[in-house]
Amino acid sequence: MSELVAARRARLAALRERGVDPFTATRYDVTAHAADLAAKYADLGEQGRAESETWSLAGRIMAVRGQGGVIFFDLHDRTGRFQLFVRKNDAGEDAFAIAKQIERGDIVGATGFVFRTKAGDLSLYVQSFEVIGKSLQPLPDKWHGLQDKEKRYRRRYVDLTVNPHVRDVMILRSKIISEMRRFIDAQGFFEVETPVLLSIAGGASARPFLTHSNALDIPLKLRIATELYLKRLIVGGMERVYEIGRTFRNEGIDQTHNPEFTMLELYAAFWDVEDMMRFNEELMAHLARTVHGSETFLHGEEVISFATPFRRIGYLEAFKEYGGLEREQLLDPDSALRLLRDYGIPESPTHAHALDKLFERIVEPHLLQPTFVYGYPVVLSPLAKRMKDDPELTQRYELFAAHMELSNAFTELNDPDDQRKRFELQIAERAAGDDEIPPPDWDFVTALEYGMPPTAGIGIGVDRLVMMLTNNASIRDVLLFPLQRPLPENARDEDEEPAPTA
RNA sequence: GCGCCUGUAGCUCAGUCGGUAGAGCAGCGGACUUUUAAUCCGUUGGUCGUGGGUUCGAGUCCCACCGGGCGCACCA
Repeated sequence: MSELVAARRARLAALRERGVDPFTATRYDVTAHAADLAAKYADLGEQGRAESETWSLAGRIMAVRGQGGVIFFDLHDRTGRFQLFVRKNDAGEDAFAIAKQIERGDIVGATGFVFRTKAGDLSLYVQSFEVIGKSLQPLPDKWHGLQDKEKRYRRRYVDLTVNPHVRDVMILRSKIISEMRRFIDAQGFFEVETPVLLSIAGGASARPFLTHSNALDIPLKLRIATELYLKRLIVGGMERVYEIGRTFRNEGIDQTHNPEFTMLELYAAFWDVEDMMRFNEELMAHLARTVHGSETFLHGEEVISFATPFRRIGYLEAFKEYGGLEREQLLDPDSALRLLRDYGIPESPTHAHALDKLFERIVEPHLLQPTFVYGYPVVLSPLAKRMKDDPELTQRYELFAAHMELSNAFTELNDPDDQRKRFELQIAERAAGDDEIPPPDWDFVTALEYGMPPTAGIGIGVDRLVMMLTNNASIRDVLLFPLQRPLPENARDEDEEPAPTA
């Protein structure tokens, strides 16, 4: 045990000797928070004392400044910081001796009245206090906080304690998601939950995580999208459904990818992709206003404007504008594969893959302000309805901003025969080496055979949207617990080595 | 998976040419009855990520491995 932990345990023992056990405390009757008191007494005059009203605060002690017969504490609660003032002459010998044992990190509840100190700081003149939790681990530096990224992610509880900015981002995330729900619910959507454990993980192209059911003795996969199940609900007549849920893709980890991430998928019967565009831009503008009070905000060095309407550009038109490429060069598979060589991009196993790579290289760098790119080729869009006047393209768009894909939406394919054909085409692509393409979900085709109304659907990467709105460059900084490789002492699989029981 | 960077006290960081490990904060002891990065005096604390190698001698040089970050590849 480290010396610092030993010192803290000694303080715990000292408290217990004085009849105070921080770990037996259960509840504390909190009547005020730091920010509330700061606002309420903002006008309190120089050295003023509001003795007629008493308040109870609780939180973690983040700084201790002892000065002989008085002690100042910085108490942090979820709203911010408030200073506590304890004076020996008022508290009495016994209570003051207990107060002297309180150290940085301890959890304290305090009751008293608000006054302004000589230095002008609002403080709580403590009339009584309780030590209701004890920190046995030393906290990081009070000035520099915790900088080490690895420790910040592995011990997020410490990061949250000492780096207030992290908590602010996570609170904003929470706010963004609840606003999202409010906005959607107001339009009559039902929030639903579809399975995470599946035999066929479809609805997107990605390698799934594999697991196993003991009860059924079958292999299972974690979902890579919620799409096919939400559309089954549209078939079932629910008309407007959405799910905000965790999705799992067994692929690379980098600044915009975590193996588990949160996606909003939403489906509306009787809408088409145009309706969805309007819904999408209104939602984005609403969230920007909620977070920033404005539709314009800073992302990195760039000013982004979520003011509606967003720019719209055709998929083929974008290639023409930014790369001078013609329709035939892209839609002909052999020609698209040749283009890869022209741009020095590694070979692709499929036409679809090649188009994605080309788009990423030629068009994406130009998409700073929010832009709907619509009319994706059907080879890229196995679940989208074709355009009426141009069956090689689909009624599908993706929304980009700050060079990131923020959403993907289309008028849903509801022709079961066409869907079957596209699945069959995917079988061929899978065989050709694109192992991210899932095997077909034939029951989904059966569902379409029962009849699905014309429907539009959308998927929004919630983490990326939060990154955008909170000006974070890394997905890890908007996730509370981003995936980290376990440390060696935790890496052992419990199933392999059952711990001996006493 | 590949490349670059990185790992030194609880935290934030120094550590020169290879010569036997340092600061600030935290901690500990003391002073101080309005401080707020409190101050002042004194002081403890280190398998230098792990394992090898080179060397009279390695935090420092070399190799391998383990974390982490960034870039590339893959993907949303």
